[in-house]
Amino acid sequence: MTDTATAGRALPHPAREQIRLEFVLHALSDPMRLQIVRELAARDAELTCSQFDLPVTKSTSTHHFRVLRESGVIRQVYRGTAKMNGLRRDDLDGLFPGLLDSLLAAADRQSGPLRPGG
Amino acid sequence: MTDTATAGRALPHPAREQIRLEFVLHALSDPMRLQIVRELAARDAELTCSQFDLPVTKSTSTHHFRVLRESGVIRQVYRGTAKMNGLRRDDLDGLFPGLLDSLLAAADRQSGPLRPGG
DNA sequence: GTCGTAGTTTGACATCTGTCGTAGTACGAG
DNA sequence: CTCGTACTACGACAGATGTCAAACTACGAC
Repeated sequence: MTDTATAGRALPHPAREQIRLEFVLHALSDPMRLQIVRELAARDAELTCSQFDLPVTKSTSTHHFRVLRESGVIRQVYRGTAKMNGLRRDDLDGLFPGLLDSLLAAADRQSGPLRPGG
Repeated sequence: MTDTATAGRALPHPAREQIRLEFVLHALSDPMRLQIVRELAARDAELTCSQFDLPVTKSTSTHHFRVLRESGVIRQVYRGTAKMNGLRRDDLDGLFPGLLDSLLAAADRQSGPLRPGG
């Protein structure tokens, strides 16, 4: 019975000014994490962890989502029993204009656009 | 006495089509390597390994230059006793339009532009 | 041939990373 | 309160990574 009524448990995120380019690049250099980010960008919505079907166990997923959050690429918020994941597009675009878009375009060129069906 | 008269020893490079986004991002996610690439881009010229003054030993430098070459970010050619390093700008721009520029701009924002003196 | 300069290779080492399995915590429904 | 769902935490482990030191190779100058 805390006062975290709206947010549930809180998760540590770097502030916009704390986001480091190297960490972002490192986060995005893993195929699993790049795929997560691509889906998030393609759907342009907050998704729960379980809406991604990654070929790894749940604990590994948790690990990857944490790396993305701690590097400042995604924002995670608890909503009930689910955990919503959203791309920090405003922060990334503000810090590194054009970077995210060319990154996503590069990934599309390399691996083909994401299936539209989701 | 080989027929490698013009090139000296040959070094393996990935062809343009073999360059993988993930490897490029991984290569650029190390501060030492990002600095190398930034200098190469700022000078817009081929530089020998020893023209960079990195705070690591020669063997570590060799390692970083190799990672950059094998990921397709730089091209290395022997010239006499020196080894010239050049950014593969054409290949990167062809594969991932805009990516290199936003990456370099992002690095400039984060760490300040490179000293013009070189 | 001898020397010096430039860069490589090898081996070692501590740390980091991606992965798993199992056990655990938090919340909503009943 | 009990149960199921969603995600976390911990411990383990193999493999990658960044670093160094020491010995080595390649080339140009003399």
